Amino acid sequence: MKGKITLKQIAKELDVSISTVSKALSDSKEISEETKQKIKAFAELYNYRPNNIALSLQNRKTKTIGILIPEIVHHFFSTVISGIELVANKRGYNVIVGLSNESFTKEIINMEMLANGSIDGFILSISKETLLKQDYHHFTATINQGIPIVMFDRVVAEVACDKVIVDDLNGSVKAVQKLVDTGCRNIAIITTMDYVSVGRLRTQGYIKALEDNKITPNPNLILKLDDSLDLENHLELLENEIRKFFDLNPGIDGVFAVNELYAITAMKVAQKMGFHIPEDIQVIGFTDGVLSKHATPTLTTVSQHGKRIGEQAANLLIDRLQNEDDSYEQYLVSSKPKTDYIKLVIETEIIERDSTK
Amino acid sequence: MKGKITLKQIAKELDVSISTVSKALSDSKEISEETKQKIKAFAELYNYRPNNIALSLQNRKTKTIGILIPEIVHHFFSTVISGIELVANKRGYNVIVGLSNESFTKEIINMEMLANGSIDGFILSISKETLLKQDYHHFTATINQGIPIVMFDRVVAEVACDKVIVDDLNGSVKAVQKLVDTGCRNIAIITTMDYVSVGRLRTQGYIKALEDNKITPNPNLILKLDDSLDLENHLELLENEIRKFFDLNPGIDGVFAVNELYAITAMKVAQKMGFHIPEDIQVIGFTDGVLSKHATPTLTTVSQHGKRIGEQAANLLIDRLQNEDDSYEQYLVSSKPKTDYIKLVIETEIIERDSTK
DNA sequence: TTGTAAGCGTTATCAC
DNA sequence: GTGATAACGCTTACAA
Repeated sequence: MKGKITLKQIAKELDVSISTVSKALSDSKEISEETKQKIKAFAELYNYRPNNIALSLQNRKTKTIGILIPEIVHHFFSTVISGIELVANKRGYNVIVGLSNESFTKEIINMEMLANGSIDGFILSISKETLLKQDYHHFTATINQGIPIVMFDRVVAEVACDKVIVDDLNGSVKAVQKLVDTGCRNIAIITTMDYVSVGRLRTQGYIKALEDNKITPNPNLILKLDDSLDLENHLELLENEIRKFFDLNPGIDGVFAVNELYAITAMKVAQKMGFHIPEDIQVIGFTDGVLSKHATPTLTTVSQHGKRIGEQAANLLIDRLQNEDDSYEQYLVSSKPKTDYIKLVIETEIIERDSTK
Repeated sequence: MKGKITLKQIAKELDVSISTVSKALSDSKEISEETKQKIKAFAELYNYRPNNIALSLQNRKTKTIGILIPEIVHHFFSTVISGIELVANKRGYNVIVGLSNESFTKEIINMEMLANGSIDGFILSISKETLLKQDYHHFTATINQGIPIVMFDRVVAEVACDKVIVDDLNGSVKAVQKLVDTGCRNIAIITTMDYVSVGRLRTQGYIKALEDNKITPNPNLILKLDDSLDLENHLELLENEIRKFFDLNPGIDGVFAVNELYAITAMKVAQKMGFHIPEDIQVIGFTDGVLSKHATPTLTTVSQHGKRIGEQAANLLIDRLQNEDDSYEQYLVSSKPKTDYIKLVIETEIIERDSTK
């Protein structure tokens, strides 16, 4: 019982033609009940399963989705994958995962590797290096090749494709508004450099919320941190930066951090400095991950609903993939440009915990 | 510029045969320099890339590895994936990910879905439900089908395949020994039910370490927790269980927890009860994830080196896959059984932080 | 030096 | 009701 059995072998064993076997197994009414029974029984016995690769070649579709993300050891991204996998599986697709490690080159290599027939479409989030270089030719190239892309979270206007994004701006507004509502007047933001679009948007949301409340944004209260500080071995550097920031701005009574790490580090630093949370300083983070739930005090956050993002992205992609199928007929009739790309905005939600009043 | 160009199209455009094109592109010396130049230039221009699916069908190998894990939103598993991806990519393989969600049925479905030609081999960690049922026929079936499997972490003796495991027993011994060395005499363990092999092994390690030190294990100090408590919405239940445990055993001066969650929850509960860590109670966890690094105090843990596990598993699998290749020749000569399976034990390492003295 | 043909495992079309 | 045949895109003997 070694190796999978093929139609050919069944045909030979049963002394019928390959096409008879194929038809019998797909329960075609062309075949007599008798032979169908015989063939099915035999196939069952030998546990016949059609070879996916042969089917893919035949149909010129693989029923698999390529996921391309910056990293996988990351709560948000793995959550998105779980969402993608969920609907992909439900709709008969597999997922193949590539990691860019935030590298432009690795992103391209992975993309090309998968674009050569291995997958029907991509769901991806752009690497930081690519964002920095602003070179998106590989995306447009694969789209032009006829492979649809759905981008999520880290997206870019320059590429025409479906997108699923977090409502970063509004989420930030809500977060800062909550701080204002609970009495904060000197609200600081701890954010990233502007080239990461989510960092930029969250900063904008922060400013907007302040202005909505007639509070003049104070540039001193905006701390833009370099990415390199995110690395786990640079935890102390990060703490130092934040401590300096607090020292320079003694009046801070609320902190909005654009990610979990910044938020819990801010809490930790504040606590070490003798502040009580949320009595003296309230803290809200963006991104709801494990750290938030287990921090002391537990951290109020803006949840991005990563799983939902993944689900929506997968649905968007598969919808488009399946539209392509029947579009061939339409194509003969009306070859409309069909460049109506969808941009889904997933609403954020504030998860209230103990770091705010 | 829509759709990928094929050998056939190039052949037609250049008015040569398909095989000439194929040979030219693989730089065969059968073809004249002149035609090679022409064909290569044309292929370059149209960015020709061979179709992976066609190659897979031809070679009867896909150059992709199927990863099958219980969940992906999990630090350990995603770390392992990153390790697998790293060496897989380096060695020319892609990875396709399936999630069992700890379900026996989903594990089987995923397995069968991928086993029909989509992948060359599996790297997997067994779902809890499968472990509970002790039904491993799907594993042996795929192995008999000629698809090699490498199991990691949650492995089982009943299946004959390569395995990569954490040295759970020794890791636990080391952890408990450290507690003993730093003065603990009433060391408790917070563990899982025995059917999860890693839980069982870690408990054994705990007992062994105590006995090595002539300390009689006290059954009261062993807290076996049900899995359902791991769920995030049951955090309070978990805290309550642990609090009851502490209340019942006031003398505890050291805690060894078989995972991060149990460890930090134990710390939290102890702190709420007024204990100081590590002065009054020392805590060590198994599994080095994000929570440990950011807990207060930071948690001393037994690191499992997930990435290394992934790397080793991938190397093991790819080695076997590539041995199969040339084994056909050997097969004609000596058809030796070749049932020498490798079991790699990855040593753990204690990461000392502030929850121990 | 180039081309033909078979084959990888399927399905679909068309004969018989 | 059953079977040849072509096709999916490619490689590789084997012919020419």
